[in-house]
Amino acid sequence: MPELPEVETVKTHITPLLLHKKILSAKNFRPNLRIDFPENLAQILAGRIVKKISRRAKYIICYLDTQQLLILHLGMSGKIFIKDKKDFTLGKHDHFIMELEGDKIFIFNDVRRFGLLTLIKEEDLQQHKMFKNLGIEPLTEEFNATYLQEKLQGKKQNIKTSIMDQNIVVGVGNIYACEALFLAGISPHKEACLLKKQELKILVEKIKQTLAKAIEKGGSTIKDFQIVNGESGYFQHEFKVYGRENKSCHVCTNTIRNSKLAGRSSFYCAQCQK
DNA sequence: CGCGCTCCCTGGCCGC
DNA sequence: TGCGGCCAGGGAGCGC
Repeated sequence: MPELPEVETVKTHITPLLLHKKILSAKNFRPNLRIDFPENLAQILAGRIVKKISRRAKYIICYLDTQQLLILHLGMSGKIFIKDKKDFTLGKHDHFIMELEGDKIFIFNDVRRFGLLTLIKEEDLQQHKMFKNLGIEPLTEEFNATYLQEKLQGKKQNIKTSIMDQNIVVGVGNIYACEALFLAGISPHKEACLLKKQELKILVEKIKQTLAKAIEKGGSTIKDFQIVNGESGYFQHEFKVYGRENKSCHVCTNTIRNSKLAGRSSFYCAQCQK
């Protein structure tokens, strides 16, 4: 489900329910998601207060009052639900829950279990293997054509796979990579190192624009905490190319194509994207 | 070393 | 209605 905008939306919506609140109890219903849960996870969390919540790449980071961090990653299909305690019954694929001050239940649900939930020490954040090699955030000044050009120097890889590389720029997943490349008029197949600075400038702009718009939309569409998963906002987007194989391009009426790049579906218009 | 491929897992959908 | 095959928004790890 989530690329950066969805994760950001989830973060925004869970923040008021978690921030400065005490975790009364926690419980996990399987020993692991993508990685093993820490031993005594439930005991460690019980009684903790959430001091701060932030996002880095597609990770949500909850700062606890013990200098520990609860790290969440939604993978492909992860969802967070916040329900009133009185309405709660354990659902299928609910892997982890926390009972919160204020009679709320926080639920981590993940069908495909590519998600991740773990605890690390606050002081280890920068050096942790999950974080230490991450590229820069796309919605910052540092993400610009100069930076991207430097990173793509000598890269024979196609441009689409490159902008999805979390070690270069974080948060751009398959959908927004397709969409941003379409808006920039750049073929997903193009060798990354061949792009000129002016093209990269446009690409950077379109990535930022695509993500920012999606965040705005996600933020405005989710009103109900029953659906704290970003999904309701997600498919409301009118994608220009994503999922539109064999349909006609909105700009030139050519047929949208889909080919695999690094194993991922890549939708594009061969007429509009060179 | 850079890059592409495969795999992790479940469920939905499509065609037969 | 049932079943097999294919697909899915992420990311790690392996081998060439």
